[in-house]
Amino acid sequence: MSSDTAGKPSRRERMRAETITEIKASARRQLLDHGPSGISLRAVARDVGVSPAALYRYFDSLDALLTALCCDFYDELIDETRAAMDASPPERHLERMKSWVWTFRSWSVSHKREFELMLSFPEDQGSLSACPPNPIESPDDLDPITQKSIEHSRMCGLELAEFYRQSDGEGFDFGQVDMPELSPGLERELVEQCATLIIGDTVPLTWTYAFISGWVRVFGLVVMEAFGNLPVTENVDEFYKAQIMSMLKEFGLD
Amino acid sequence: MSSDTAGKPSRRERMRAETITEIKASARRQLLDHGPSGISLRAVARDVGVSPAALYRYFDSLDALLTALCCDFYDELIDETRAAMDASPPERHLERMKSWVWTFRSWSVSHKREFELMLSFPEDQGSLSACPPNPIESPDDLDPITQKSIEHSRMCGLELAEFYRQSDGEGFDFGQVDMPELSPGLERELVEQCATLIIGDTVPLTWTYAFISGWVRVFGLVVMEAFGNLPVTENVDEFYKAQIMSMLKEFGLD
DNA sequence: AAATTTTGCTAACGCCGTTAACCCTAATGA
DNA sequence: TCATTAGGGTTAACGGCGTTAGCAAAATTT
Repeated sequence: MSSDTAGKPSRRERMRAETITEIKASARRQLLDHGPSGISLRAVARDVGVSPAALYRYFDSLDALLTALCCDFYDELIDETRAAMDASPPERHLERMKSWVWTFRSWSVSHKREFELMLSFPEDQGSLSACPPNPIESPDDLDPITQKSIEHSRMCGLELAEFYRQSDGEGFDFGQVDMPELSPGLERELVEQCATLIIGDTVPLTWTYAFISGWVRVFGLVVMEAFGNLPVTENVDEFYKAQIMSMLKEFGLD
Repeated sequence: MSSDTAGKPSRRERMRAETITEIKASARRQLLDHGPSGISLRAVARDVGVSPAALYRYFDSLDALLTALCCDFYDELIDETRAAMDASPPERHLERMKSWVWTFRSWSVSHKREFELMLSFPEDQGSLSACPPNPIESPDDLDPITQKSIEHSRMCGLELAEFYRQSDGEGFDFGQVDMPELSPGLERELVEQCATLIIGDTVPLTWTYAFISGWVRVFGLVVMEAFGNLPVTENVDEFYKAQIMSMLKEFGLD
C-alpha cells in the first residue's frame, strides 16, 4: 500500500483518478445523448480509447459506474442547493427553505437525464424522493446513494427545525396549520419519522404534517416537470411560486 | 382479407389472438419477476415454446410488445377506476372523485412493476402523470399510451366539471378556495389547459388551480409510495385520507 | 536488481434484439 | 378439386452487449 490515510497522491494515484473522471465524463456524455439505458460499457471504452475489459480495473460493473455517476450528481445537486441557501443569511429560514425548493427544481429540470438516472437508483427503490426510505435501518450502512439522498433532504428538514427553534415565541402562531384529524397511529408515525428526519429537535405535529405534505408536492412538481407532464409549461416559474405560496399557507404563514 | 370490420373471427384469427395473449402473459410474468428491464424477447420465446424470430409475426419489436403491455395495464387501471367511481351514484361527485384517487393509488401500489413500466412510456416523456403532456397537439394522432393516460385523467376532470355544473347555486361557496395571486399569463394558461382537460365546460379559475394542485399531490403520493419512499409506511391509508381531506380544503370544501 | 502490484491487452462465453431465407400448412378462389 | 397464397413456423446469422479468464508489460516497492 502506498498512501493510506493522508499520504500525498502518488503519480499512479493521480493517473488513476484522472482515468476515472475521464470514464465518468464519457459515461455522462452518453447519458445526455442517449438516456440512462443508452450507457454502454463498450462504448465508454471505445470513447476513452481502451479495451472494454480495462474498465473493470476502475469499476466492478456497469452498475457500479452508474452508481458512481449518481453520487456525483447528488454532490452537484447538494452543492448547488447549499450554495443557494447560503445566499440568504442564516436567520432567514423561510427564504432558505424556498431556495432549497427552487434549486432542487431548477437543477432537476436543467439536468433531466441525470435526474432520470437518479430516480431509478438504487434498483427497486428509487431515490431522489426528497424523503429517505422508511423505516430507516442502521444509520450508516446504507448504500451511498441513499445516504446522499437523505443528506439532501435533511438540508431542508434541519432548516425547518432551526426555523421553529429560533422563531418560537416571536409572533408565529404555530397552531394555525390546517391539518385534518389524524389517527393516533399515524400521529405517532409522523412524530417518529420526523425525529429521524429532523435530527434531535421536535417540531409540532402540525408542522411535521405540513412539511411532509410539502415534500410530496415538491416531489410531484419536480418529477412531472422533468418528465414533461406538468400542465403548465409557459409560466412554470410563476406556477412554482404560486405552489410555494400555497404550501406556506399550510404552515399558517403568509 | 377475411374479416374486416364485423366478420366472425376465423379459426386463424382466434389462434392468433390466443397466441398474442399468451405472449403478453409471459412478458408480464417476466415483468413481475425481474422488473421492466428484465423482459427479454428470447426468454418470452422460450417460455411460450417458440423460436425468437416467431415473435416478430406478432409484435414488430420488443418495444411494441412493451407498448401493448402498457396499453393493457391502462385498460385495467381505467376499468377498475371507473368501476370504483360507479359504485357511488352519479350525483355524488365528491365521493366519485375520492374513489378515483383511491383506486389510482391502490392499483398503482399493488401493481408496482406495471406502474414502473407505465411511468417510463413513452420514451423520454413518461406518462401516468395524471396530466396529459402540454401542449396537446392534434386530438387523435397521439400514441395510444398517451391517449389512454389522458382518458384516465379525464375521468376525474370530467367529474369535477359535472360537480361544478350541477352544484352551482346549491350552497357551495366557490370563492372560498385559497389561491395565491397569479400572473395574467399563468391565469390564461390555466384556463386554456383546463379547457383541454375538462372538455367544453369551464370551471372557476380557483377550482382549476386547486384541481391541478391536487393532481400534483396525488401524483407525488402515488409515485413515492410505489417507489417505497413515502415517509409513512404503517398508516398509509390514514395518511392518504388525511391528504385527501387537505386537498378538499383547497376547494373550500370540508 | 528483484519482487510485486497495477494496468492494460486479447479472446472468449453467453446473453440480447433483429433480420434474412426458407419451409410447411391452412385458408382461398378459380 | 387443385393451384395459389398468405400466415406462421423454422434455422442461421449479424452485431451488439456485460463480464471473465489468462496473459504481458509497465510502474512501483523492496
